[in-house]
Amino acid sequence: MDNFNLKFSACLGCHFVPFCSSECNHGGNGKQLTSSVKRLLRLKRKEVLYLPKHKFQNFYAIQKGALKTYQMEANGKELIRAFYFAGEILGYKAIATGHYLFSATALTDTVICEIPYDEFLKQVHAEPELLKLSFHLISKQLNSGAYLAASTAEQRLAAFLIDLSRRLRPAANSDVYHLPLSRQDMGNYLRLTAETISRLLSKLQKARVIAVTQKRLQILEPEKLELFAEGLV
Amino acid sequence: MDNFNLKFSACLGCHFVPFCSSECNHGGNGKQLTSSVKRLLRLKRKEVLYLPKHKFQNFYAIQKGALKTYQMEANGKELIRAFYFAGEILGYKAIATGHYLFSATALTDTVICEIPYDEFLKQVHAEPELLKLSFHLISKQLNSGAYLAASTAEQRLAAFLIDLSRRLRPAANSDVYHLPLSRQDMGNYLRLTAETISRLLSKLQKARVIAVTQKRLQILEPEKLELFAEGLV
DNA sequence: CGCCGTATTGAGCGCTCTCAAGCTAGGTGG
DNA sequence: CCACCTAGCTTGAGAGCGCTCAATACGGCG
Repeated sequence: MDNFNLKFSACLGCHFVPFCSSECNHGGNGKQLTSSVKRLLRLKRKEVLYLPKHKFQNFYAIQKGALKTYQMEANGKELIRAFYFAGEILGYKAIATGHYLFSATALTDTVICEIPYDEFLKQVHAEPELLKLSFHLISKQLNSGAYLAASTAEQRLAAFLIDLSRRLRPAANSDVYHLPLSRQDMGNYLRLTAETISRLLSKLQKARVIAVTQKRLQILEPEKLELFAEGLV
Repeated sequence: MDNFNLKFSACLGCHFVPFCSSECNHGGNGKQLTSSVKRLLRLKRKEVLYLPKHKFQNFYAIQKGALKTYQMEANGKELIRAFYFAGEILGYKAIATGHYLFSATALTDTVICEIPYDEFLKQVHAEPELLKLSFHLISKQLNSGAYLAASTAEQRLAAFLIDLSRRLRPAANSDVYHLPLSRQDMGNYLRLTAETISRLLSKLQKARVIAVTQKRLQILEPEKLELFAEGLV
């Protein structure tokens, strides 16, 4: 946030850009925050953004990095409810309940714009164009993670990898993705064990559909991966 | 809809009531529809409300009856995405995509209020109080069906029965619910087979937690059912 | 270089599915 | 009124996918 270029590139692709005032979109010295973004937060890996039952007051737009929201099940296992990557927005679920439902922690070092819900409402009210857009954004979240209902582990994992490839930016000039999450995290999201994830990744690799080592992912044959996701293999 | 009393009782508990004009809330002869409800639809069991790819233009508020939304998987199996009962609203998911995603068909004879999205937007724009409320309603849908992520069949079914008991009205002066859906429907929603549903219902009945015969359901011990839902039994 | 968290791979078990055989309830026609 | 019919429900036996438990390999970081 120290110069315009940095700020501008950070905002590129952010769903929340239309709600930010013009200096974010079109220029300015970038030293002051926009009208709806009141604060900038920096989280280190594993740091907590909010905890369940915390009072809902803000949306959070991710400028850089990644977070997970999760809850603990009665058996002590972690159930991951969602991942959030650069450009995406947390907090919609908390509107209805008035408090956050899950824990949110950073998967990597992360930079976050804090947007007070009150400010958001004011903006939407002032700019009728933003009304349709905001319904659009919340509606989009209703359709996320639809593939979690797929019946086999292989289908869910394949669909998850496709989802990741659409939401993460590949490393510069390549089709290589850096995974900001562990096998255990994938399993806790897809309701599988880390062992099953590992086995299936190996299987997809042997089938030459992906190439994967630790945190490095390359999708060699997107169409075939799609077939795996639909259970047609 | 032929007299005021009928109309009023039909609207009782409907999430959409604040968006209807005063004659629905407070009286009037009831012969004319409210400002946002443009049309009333009557569907017989198994009739279709909309199909996937149909252009999104309306929300639908259920006055009486029940619907399911579902899609066909590549293997030919029906995957039910949601059930909708009296007072609930369909269509939020289609805002983002511009068309409906799934098929919607009636589980029983059903009466539905059709609400053009344009009218809805006009109302929200005219009445700032409705802005917060509408975010609230959509947000609530984000939290529905959270229990589908539960790991065992027993947990998912127990949680589903609790969900049903909160969304269906029991028969007059009783704690008996009439289930508007088949075992197969439950299975297609919970990602289980009808056989597994049947076995688990029998098991819960033997444990004296519920009493169930065909379409008649009685929850004898809600607290115990909650324990099953959390996997603590 | 050694340490420790993470990932991989293997063997055996259990939950849920598949396939199959009765059973029940509600509707139809004689 | 009852025999029949059919769709939905129940119950059983066996199979397979993903889990548990366990051993080993890898890799980042001090």
